[in-house]
Amino acid sequence: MSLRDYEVVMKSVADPTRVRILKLLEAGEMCVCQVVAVLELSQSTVSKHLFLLKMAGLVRERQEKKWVHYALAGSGGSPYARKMLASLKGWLNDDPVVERDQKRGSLAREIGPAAICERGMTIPARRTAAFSPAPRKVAAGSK
Amino acid sequence: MSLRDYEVVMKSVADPTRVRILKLLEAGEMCVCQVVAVLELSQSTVSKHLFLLKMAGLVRERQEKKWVHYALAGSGGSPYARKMLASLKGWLNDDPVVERDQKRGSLAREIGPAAICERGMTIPARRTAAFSPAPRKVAAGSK
DNA sequence: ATTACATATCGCCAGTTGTCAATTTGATGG
DNA sequence: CCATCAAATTGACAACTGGCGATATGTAAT
Repeated sequence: MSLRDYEVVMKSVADPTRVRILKLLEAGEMCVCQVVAVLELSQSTVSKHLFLLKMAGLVRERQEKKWVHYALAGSGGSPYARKMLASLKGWLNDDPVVERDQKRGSLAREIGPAAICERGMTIPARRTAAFSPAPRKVAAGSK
Repeated sequence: MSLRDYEVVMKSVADPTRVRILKLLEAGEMCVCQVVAVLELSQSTVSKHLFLLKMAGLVRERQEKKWVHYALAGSGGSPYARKMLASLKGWLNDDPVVERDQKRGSLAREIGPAAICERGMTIPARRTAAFSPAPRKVAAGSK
């Protein structure tokens, strides 16, 4: 538990984008495409952030079918990671950006990974009757 | 207490040099020249770090005579600052760099600001009989 | 096998950060 | 008022960081 370990964890949680991800994951695990859809950042950017969070011991990954799901690290990681995750749970809950993310996050959970990927990693702007089933690919036929 | 406030505090405590300063100050306040002597970094570098720590609400300053003394912020600052200072007290106490700094720190306290500034913001390498009184400027008279 | 597709990795660019040397600022004491 | 000296500020520069588009990787279904 040297200064170096400490630094890795603290640098990880000091970045706003990564905090947004961690706050998103507080409500439960999420696949990469869902995170991309919620944050509206490029897939490569999100992937890199998730990698750093994993290195810092702040999240763990789990593969299921085509999707990789990320979740907050439980009891495994370093003391620094554990402590920061615990602190974060009580922090930033009234921040506008975090609130928006969390709303979009629960929407993303309802929709599920499959539908989100079909939509090109996006989320419908408004919660529709039963969220439009995607921009569609062959057009349900104006026939 | 937005994401921005959080970021300022966390970025401050994420830098190794600034943590070293905070760990130094755990033993009590210190003047700038003492911190420079202990860390062996340029005066401008230390000054900038102290400025950032002050902005983040992690330290407070106090002027006394020619010297400016810095100390850990008490109950004043943001919740983030308070929490991190508290956490830090229990962290990194067995890190080699931090241990070295703290040893040199207590030596710097014994010597005091005046003597350290006379020595060009340095600390004697070894604890001598009564630490050599500085390279001297006019020699206390060999007369 | 081949294809499709979700995720990871790579290469690049712009913006930020940490460091130092040099200079300015501002308080102390003659 | 002037000289001294601790600390703050400025300017320059290299290193690091976060973002993106393009491409590689690897898994699942055909």
